[in-house]
Amino acid sequence: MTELAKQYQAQEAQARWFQFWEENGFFNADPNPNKKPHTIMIPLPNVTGALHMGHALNGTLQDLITRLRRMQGYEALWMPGTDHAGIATQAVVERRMHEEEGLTRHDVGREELVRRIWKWKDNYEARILSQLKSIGASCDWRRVRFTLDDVCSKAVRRTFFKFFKDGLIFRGKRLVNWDTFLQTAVADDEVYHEEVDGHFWTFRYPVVAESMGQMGPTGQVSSAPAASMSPTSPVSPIPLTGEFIEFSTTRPETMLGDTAVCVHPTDERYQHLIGKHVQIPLTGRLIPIIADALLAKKDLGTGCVKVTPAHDPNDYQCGLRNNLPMINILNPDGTLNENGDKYQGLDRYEARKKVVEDMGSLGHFLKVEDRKIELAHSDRSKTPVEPYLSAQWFVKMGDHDDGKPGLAQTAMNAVTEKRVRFFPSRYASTYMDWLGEKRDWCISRQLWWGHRIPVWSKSVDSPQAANAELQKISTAVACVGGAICFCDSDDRWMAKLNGDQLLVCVDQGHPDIEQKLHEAGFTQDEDVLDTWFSSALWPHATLGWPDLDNDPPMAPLGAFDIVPAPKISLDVNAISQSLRALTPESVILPESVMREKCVIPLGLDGDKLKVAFGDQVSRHQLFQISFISAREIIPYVVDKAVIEAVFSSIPAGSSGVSEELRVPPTGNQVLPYFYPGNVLITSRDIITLWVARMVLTGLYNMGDVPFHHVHVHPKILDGFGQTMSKSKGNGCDPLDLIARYGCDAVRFTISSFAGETQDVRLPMAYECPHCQTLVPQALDADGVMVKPQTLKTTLRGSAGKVRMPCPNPKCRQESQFSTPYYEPDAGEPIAKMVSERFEYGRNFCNKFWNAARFAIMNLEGYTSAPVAESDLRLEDQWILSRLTKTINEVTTLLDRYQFDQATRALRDFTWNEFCDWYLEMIKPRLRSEEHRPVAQRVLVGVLDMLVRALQPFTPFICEELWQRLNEIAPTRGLLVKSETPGTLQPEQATRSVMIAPWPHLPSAWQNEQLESRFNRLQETVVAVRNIRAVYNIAPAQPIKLHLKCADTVASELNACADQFDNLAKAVLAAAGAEVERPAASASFNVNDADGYVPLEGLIDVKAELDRQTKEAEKIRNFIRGHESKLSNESFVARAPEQVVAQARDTLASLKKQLESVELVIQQLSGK
RNA sequence: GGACGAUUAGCUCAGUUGGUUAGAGCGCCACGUUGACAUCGUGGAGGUCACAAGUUCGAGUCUUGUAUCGUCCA
Repeated sequence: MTELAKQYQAQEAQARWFQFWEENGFFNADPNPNKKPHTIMIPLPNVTGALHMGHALNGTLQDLITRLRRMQGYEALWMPGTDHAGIATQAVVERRMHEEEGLTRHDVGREELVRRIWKWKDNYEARILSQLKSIGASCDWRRVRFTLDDVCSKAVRRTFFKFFKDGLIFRGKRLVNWDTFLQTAVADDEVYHEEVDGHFWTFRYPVVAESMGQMGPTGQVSSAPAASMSPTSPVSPIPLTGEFIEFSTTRPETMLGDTAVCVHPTDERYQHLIGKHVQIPLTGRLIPIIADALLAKKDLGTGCVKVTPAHDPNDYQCGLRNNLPMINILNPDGTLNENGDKYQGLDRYEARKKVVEDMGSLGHFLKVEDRKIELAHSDRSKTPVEPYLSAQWFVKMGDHDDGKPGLAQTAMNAVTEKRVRFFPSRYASTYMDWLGEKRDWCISRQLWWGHRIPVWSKSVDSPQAANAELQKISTAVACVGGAICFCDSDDRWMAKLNGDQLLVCVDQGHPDIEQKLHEAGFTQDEDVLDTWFSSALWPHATLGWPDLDNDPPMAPLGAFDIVPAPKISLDVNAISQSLRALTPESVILPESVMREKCVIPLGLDGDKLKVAFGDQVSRHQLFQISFISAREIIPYVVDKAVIEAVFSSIPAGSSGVSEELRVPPTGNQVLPYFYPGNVLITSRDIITLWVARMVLTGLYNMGDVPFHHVHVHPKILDGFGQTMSKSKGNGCDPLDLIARYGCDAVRFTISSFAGETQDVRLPMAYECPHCQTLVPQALDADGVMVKPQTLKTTLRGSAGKVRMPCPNPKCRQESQFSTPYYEPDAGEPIAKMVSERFEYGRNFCNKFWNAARFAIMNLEGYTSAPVAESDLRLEDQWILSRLTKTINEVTTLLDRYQFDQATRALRDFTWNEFCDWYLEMIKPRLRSEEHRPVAQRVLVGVLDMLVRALQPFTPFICEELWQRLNEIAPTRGLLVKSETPGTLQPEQATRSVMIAPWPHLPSAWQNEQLESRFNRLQETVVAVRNIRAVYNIAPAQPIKLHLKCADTVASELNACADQFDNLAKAVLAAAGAEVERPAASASFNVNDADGYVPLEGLIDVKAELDRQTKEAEKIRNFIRGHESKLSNESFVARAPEQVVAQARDTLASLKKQLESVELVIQQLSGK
């Protein structure tokens, strides 16, 4: 056995053990009737870019819970995968294509663009998955899914089809954020607001005479003949009253789309005008004057506003409320369309200039002022977005007409009925508030990357014509209902007549129908579905829904390219028989293995049965060979060629291999076993977008919630409290941190952040690549960007690749640093971002490593044997008591997702109790021939449980230590068995800590009384050390200790007298009630004892007197506090008895302490 | 504008149902390389719990208000 290094070598352990776990299938989860399932679905990272700190936190917590549950005996599945993130990914690829080749998506076409995005996806998916693996993620990597893969696509198609059939899908108009550059709608969260210099114009519209105002607010829009239009000859003749309505706007061109002007209903200035009309001078169009309290504000400007429902969100709402027409004046590229009248074809900004000019020449321009305007910009193109009315697909969220709960309500009920619980609970209100609005879900996106909307349409002029069209596809049945609709006799498609449009929605799996539609002249909708539509289905789609006949396919290890399966079929029953015939003892093969795997016995290998088994369902190149003993299965992954060689070596028939027999399909076992999941662990910003929608679709498709708990963890901010993002330059690649501090250190630190109160600040620094000096981050002049503190110039607008100067006087070199502004030059040393806070975890790992190193070094000659409880010494009982308490606490805390507290409990135990006290206390026993065996057994037993308890937090170091322990002490532990009470039994350790049982310790080990006795010992030792420090007594110089205390206390202290020597180099010279303070001694007081340390020649009487006087004053202060409290009649009368009694006790003990100190002072002054 | 959260030591954070003298890590000061660990040990200093009012025998903790910051939704 090699000796352990003095420091924990994280990188070595990471390289060794992840592969070991994966190859042994410890990450895999399969339906197992003998175990309870535990399912966590990853909040799928999107393939736009690499993972950041937030993902590292999120992943660590999921892995922690998964590893815990696995040890607790659950069949624990952590499902990995990625999200296609429609707009974000398409935008990144488009931007890059434009930058590098000057091409737009219209240049290359839909097919080519999508091909390029897939390439990008493959790249980043691989990167993301490898990042996840680097943090030690124990996902079932065979089950990796992607929202656009075949399995997820089927779920999307089926869900859309179901929605469509149930009348939950409709088409409607909606105001979207339109990116005129990319020519697509962008989501609200893809829009940022920036202040720009703009203008605020004031115009007026003339009020037309009463006789012209016959149209109500809903009246049709009259439009003047365009030919008669000219700025100098206003549209006439319309009788005007001579009155005007004045209003201001920042976007004058939108007046071309105005459909009303609006005043406040109580505004006296305009009362008489409400219901009348004004004329838009540029077009001659008449629009009503309406009253709307929500839009118009009396005290703002003129109190009157123009209403352009198709181009402003507030106006849009007003338009809906007042049933106003909506006029779209823009083309997708931002130029004006035919509704723009003579301005048609102009860009909106040019049109704005012309409109202002023309209004001026008509005499309706009043004034203009400069103004800063908050303008929405597309995050994708960095250009201003236009509110734009467009046709979109929606899912209906509201309740049904018959009053039955709709999609939103069912998801709300799941929370009110506690079928889904939030941790911390306050986040339930975010969810409830948002769902409570029951706003319809806009699911279409004008993109090319995503699930294309499965609706084909064709114009028809009658229901009869529609029916005729549909008969070409298959036998159509007209159905009765509110809308005219038709369905397929085989339920493969559904059609609805929407005006003159015949819309046909096709279920998944019918390309033939799609082909027929195509041939019949139907066209498929161009748009794709919102990414959240597919991610909403994640919890059941990944488990294979809607395919209830087959388990979802799995990918082979380390590869995602699926290739056709080798044609090998086996007769399971025959194999089962041959197995029984071959094995000398009863082989226990899990049912699931027999059912799902093809098992081929290969013969006996020593006492082990050698078999091969391969996966029949999935299409693998890889097979597994396993060695099966009576108790466990040890699988090894082998190549296809090997397995084929094995097959060919087996005589046909003799081992149950037959060429053409098939394993009959057994149905999808995975879905019912792992659904619903247990907990979703995520960040709060997607509670609405994602969590709510998963619940909603889970209930709709599966009839059950997708998970029972939702844990919302904090966000990681930079040192200035800002969200980390690439554009601010404050983000950090977790891999850099892992490379520097080690994976376990990062995980441990990150877990210690994850509390439930607030977000976490992570101050970052740049590390000089030449001398490793850390340069803290500072905010740049704009207060948003971050940069190295030593960099004096501003980042924004700086030319070239700015360099960070190193402040170290011995270095003074400059280096490029991590910044969003440039890609570093090849071969250039880069100042990477680091955070010293991760030293917390690194130091812990090192401490733990060294504690184990000490233990292992002292295990020489270890033999396993039961330990009698009567052989346990004080420190043994104490450490077992503390261990029991700690592990129980950690278990409870993790059940509540209080990761920070759990981490702290384990750290405190390991460092402050196991290392600082227990290891120190057993050192003498380990040096003694007589006492060593028991000390070793207890030590290794405690360490064994500690390694297990830490495994979910720091898996690599734990596996490394577990393996070392397995070499030197494969049989170990302190198991209490009912048949042998009073002894602690060792047992054979598992071959990986990952699959070791989570420690469960007898509550009888917890001993409060013993702990408080131990506590007195600790306090005494600390007090003696204190005296040593105060008097600067060399550690090697022995001192004497006299303790004045009750005789019972004295006998307890005498029993562990050797520990005073061991821990404080103090000889317990006397202990008891009769002990007097020796002359020239320093003194101290612990709860029920006074201690004296004789210091002939060493004591400085004045210093000691000062010290004691100070101590006395401190005690007097406390006494005063308690006395005043107790003399308060109210307190005595009203406070609970217990509290009063406690105060009295404390006071009494304080008085006793003071007495002792005063005596010492008296003696010191008397000398 | 609405909702939620935060403000505790120089920094980053804990602090259960109100109840002894408010804690931890890092940093700081002093001492120390003793056969697990200097990524360490021993000891120490450091806080008017953002501010104001209230409830209470008693408030870091509960209520209200103010200030500042953050996030989400409009």
